[in-house]
Amino acid sequence: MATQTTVAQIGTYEGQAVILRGWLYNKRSSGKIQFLQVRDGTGVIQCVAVRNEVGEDVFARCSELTQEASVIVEGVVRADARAPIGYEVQLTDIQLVGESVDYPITLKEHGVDFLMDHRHLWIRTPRQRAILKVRAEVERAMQAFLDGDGFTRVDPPVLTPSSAEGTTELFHIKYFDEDAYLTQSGQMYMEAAAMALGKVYSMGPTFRAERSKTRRHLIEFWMIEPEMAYYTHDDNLALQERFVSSVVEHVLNHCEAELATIGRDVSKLQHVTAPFPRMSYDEAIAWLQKRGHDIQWGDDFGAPHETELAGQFDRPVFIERYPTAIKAFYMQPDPERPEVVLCADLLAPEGYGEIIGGSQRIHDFHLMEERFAQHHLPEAAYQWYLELRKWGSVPHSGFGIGLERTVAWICGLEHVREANPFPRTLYRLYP
RNA sequence: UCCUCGAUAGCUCAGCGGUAGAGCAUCCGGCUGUUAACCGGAGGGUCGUAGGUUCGAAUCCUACUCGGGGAGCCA
Repeated sequence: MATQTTVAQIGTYEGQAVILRGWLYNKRSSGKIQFLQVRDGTGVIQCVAVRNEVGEDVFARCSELTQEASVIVEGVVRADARAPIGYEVQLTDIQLVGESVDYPITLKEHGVDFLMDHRHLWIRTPRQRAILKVRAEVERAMQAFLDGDGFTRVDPPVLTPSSAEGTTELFHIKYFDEDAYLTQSGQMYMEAAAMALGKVYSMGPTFRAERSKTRRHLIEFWMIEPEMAYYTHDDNLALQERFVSSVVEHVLNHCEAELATIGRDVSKLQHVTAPFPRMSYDEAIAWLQKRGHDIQWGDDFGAPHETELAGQFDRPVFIERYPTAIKAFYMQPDPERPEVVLCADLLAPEGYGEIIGGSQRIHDFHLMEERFAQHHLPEAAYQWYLELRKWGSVPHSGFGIGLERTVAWICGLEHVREANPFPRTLYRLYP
């Protein structure tokens, strides 16, 4: 009796009769033999139907199949050196489950606009499937690292009363008779959670109503935000480099086939081991000036600056201690130099830009109160955040890592939209 | 918001003042080892929308619509 299995497991059934349930990816045929490429979500395998072996009826059913028709295939597993995965199925029977007439996405080239309009079908293609698998492994690796390091996952709210930073544009919605906004960061809630549980992290979607349309921006994207009580700035950076390098190592060890499908040059990832190089903001400015850039101490970096800074190294680089004036209100000033804050951005190599932003947070009540006043923050809405500094406040640090940017970098993607199953970009909410 | 590029067959594109084209997809036929298979044939179009220039506009001009890439901002 034939055993039901998957393409990924096929090697353990050599010589045996199996049943595969999937979809027709492609078909090549001649008068008396047909090659059916069947995918089942775990992989693609070629099923061979020979006319004078399967009989006229089964052969005719194969002939009628079209691209992406769903099928249940029965056949015998054979090792074959010509097959990309080393095995083929000698087809004995096939059933059509659901027909597929005029499937829009062909095996030829398509434009971005067309593919994005058909994202619900585009994700069936091997490359997109591979990217989604890598994304899932990145998420798994992040959770495994943090869970194994004594962190507790805490889920912050998506609906919030106001902005944490005031600068970025928020999605405004009605909350019955009140105004509410979609979260742009769970950080403040994670600071509260860190005082309750020590080391915590969140993993979820975040929203920015910025009219950004570049290969590095999505309107809705996922962030992982760890927050650690009693962690200093240096503790924070040491954690980040262990974290990022363990994620890369996990993907290299578990996604070899997927990275090959995507065409990623994995040698570029093999250097990504701790420690990561560090540059102070001061050094970075001086370095850029020496290279002919018209940039002054106090300016923020633009995308080309970041690319050039990161281009010096074969692994991510920390740029730390930015001017207080250009950074978020909650960042802890350097005690030796209050004009800079204890923060760092982690820039990925190969032009992928900032994947992490993090800092030590202000823990002193009076300093935080001062910052609220300086930044004209709505104290009423964030009374609770201020109160964290009133009862048992401790030095603490945290960071946020962008999931899609991380996946785009690890996979070597042209655009972060491919790293999200149903990306939300400027001017695109469908499908 | 600004800069820049684009819109022609189901898809990817060519045509850039003078009868609307190719490859792929689809349909029909051929082929027992194909790898984005190949070979032969067929069907398939208000050239994004609205104006304008011209004897004549897919082609030149203007506006609009919808997208792509980038800047700023950020992860």
